[in-house]
Amino acid sequence: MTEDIQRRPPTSVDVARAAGVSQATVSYVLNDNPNARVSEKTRERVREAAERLGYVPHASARALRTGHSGLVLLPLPMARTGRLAQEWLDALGDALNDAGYTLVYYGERKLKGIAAARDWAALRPVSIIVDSERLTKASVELLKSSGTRAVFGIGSEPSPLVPSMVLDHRQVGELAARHLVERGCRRLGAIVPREAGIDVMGANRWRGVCRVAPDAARLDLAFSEDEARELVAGGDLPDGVFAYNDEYAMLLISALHDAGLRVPDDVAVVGADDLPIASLMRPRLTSVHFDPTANPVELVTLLDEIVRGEREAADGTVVDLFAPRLVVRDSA
Amino acid sequence: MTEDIQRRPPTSVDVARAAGVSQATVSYVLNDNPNARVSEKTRERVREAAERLGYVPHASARALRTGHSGLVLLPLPMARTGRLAQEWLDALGDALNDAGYTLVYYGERKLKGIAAARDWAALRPVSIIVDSERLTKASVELLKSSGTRAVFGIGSEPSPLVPSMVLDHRQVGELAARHLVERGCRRLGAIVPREAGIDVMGANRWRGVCRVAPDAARLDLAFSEDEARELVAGGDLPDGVFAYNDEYAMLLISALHDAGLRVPDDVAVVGADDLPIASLMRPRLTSVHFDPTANPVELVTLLDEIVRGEREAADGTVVDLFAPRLVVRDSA
DNA sequence: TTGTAGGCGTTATCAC
DNA sequence: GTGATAACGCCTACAA
Repeated sequence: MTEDIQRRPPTSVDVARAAGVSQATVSYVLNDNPNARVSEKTRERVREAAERLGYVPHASARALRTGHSGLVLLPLPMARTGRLAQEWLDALGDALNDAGYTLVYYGERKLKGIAAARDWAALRPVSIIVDSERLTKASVELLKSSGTRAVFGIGSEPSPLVPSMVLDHRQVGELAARHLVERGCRRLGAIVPREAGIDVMGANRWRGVCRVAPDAARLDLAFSEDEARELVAGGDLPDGVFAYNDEYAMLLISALHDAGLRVPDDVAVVGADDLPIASLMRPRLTSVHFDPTANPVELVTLLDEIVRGEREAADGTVVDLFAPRLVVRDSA
Repeated sequence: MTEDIQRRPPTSVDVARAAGVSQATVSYVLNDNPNARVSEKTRERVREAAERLGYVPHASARALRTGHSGLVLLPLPMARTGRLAQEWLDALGDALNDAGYTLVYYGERKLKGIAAARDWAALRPVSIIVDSERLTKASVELLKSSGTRAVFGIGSEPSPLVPSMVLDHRQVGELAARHLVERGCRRLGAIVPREAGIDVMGANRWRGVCRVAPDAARLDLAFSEDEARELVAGGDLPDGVFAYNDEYAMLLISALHDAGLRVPDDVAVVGADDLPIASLMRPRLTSVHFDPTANPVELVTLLDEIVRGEREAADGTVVDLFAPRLVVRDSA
């Protein structure tokens, strides 16, 4: 009869019963609440019972009661982020962990606009880091009014709505261009990929090149060997090309080789992103590199201060993710 | 005095007050509960009030009340998963969404063993998909007893503890080897990377090669040009090499070129993973390719059945993620 | 057709 | 030192 074993997860009440104490005492002990004085003997009994029953506190119940979940939501599809970005996100997760938060990567892709914001807000995250483009005035308002303390945008442009983490791709182009100029190039060009999704970054990197060489050629290119061949065959190439990233750099170099041109003697090429694979090119590929490990702490501090209300982040606040960590890895 | 505006997120009670109905009615309307007949006029009033107040239901409260969160937890660090795996995970997330679940990528990396399991269990996920190696008997028990209905392992070996999704890397090696044999190679070899983390996969791919060519050479190699050069200089290379993946394939081909050997005439090379970049190699790289888009539905169905209790998944159940979707993309 | 009330698992404020 | 008890926001019989 009473053989009907407990199939539902054990609760703190179960632990209390098993330890012969009240449920409040269980909470005190397990949370090391300093306000309550509990004898060491009782503590031991409670801990033992919890262990034995396999008790795990219910995060939802706790969030409901305390009013905060410690969740930092990151609604990005996984595949869209490159390798360096992922390493950076992992580092961010660790840093947030250390500060008592939990980074949760929420990959939903279907919902748009305000519906997406509702979906995120349902989780009552304490903070959210999201593509600046997915944020509207209405969705930010919804998030804030539903308890999200720190809404961050992330993207290549600062958001007018919220503080944002900016990957200013012009800096990448600028650095590459300066390198090419130092190497003696006279006419610069930059490849701008035609692929949707990265075309904007490409245009920004090109603009960065223009800051150094105002008359730099804009070389629009799809990731195809045919187009690359055409580009090269068209002649009149600059003698220094920033190829957007390492993959396009290899595409271009490959087409240059096929056309009998020499790299870097005829055309110098600089890539970006520093794929491990890039070190295999002959001649070696020069690449703009981003060190992903160092930044998160700074961002976590900012986030933490905003969440605690110690700081009222102005909407225009910008955390530059690139500036401190961009270097050219030379082929030399 | 009453100017003190509501700073806490609006609740369904607030909506009820604003709409002049009871809180139950709000719940009925917003959830389209068919058991309750509510007049269209009331529905409209409720919806309008919810909209106006920016009401968003509280996921934790709902989970607490209903007893399930619909969360499927995926505790993997982002950077460890390759591009194809990510696309697959995104597709999985979409498929789960369609089935009413929510895939949540939970990147914590510090906790080990049972402590990690406690961390996961606190979220009361309905299912969890996790590296088979991170699961112990105790942690599986803890998860199950805390309400996780479907615990899945994922890895290159089936887990004895739980149903698992297996990426049987021997199949990759086997396919590559068969291709090399068909191309006329007589002596086969397989590169096994020395890097921790992928060495196991490498060994499995090599074993797959051995299933086709029992005397296949095992070529241990770190990802460095020096080692690759040594390997080639050592001579006595097989005339068909499965290079583990495309990056190693490029490393090897590069070293072969430097040594004056011809690919594929002297040594045929097959890579794997089909990086977009691999299509740029001269000569083109042959690669074992995995189509990531097709599998999730099947897995979601299985998960759903287990969750609903319609199916009692035996611990040994294995979902082979590779078999149906592995092809050789030829250089021809 | 709508409202009342109880409880999900916690934490925190009180009495004892 | 410890134990009742009242919320937190939501869902859902059941009552009106």
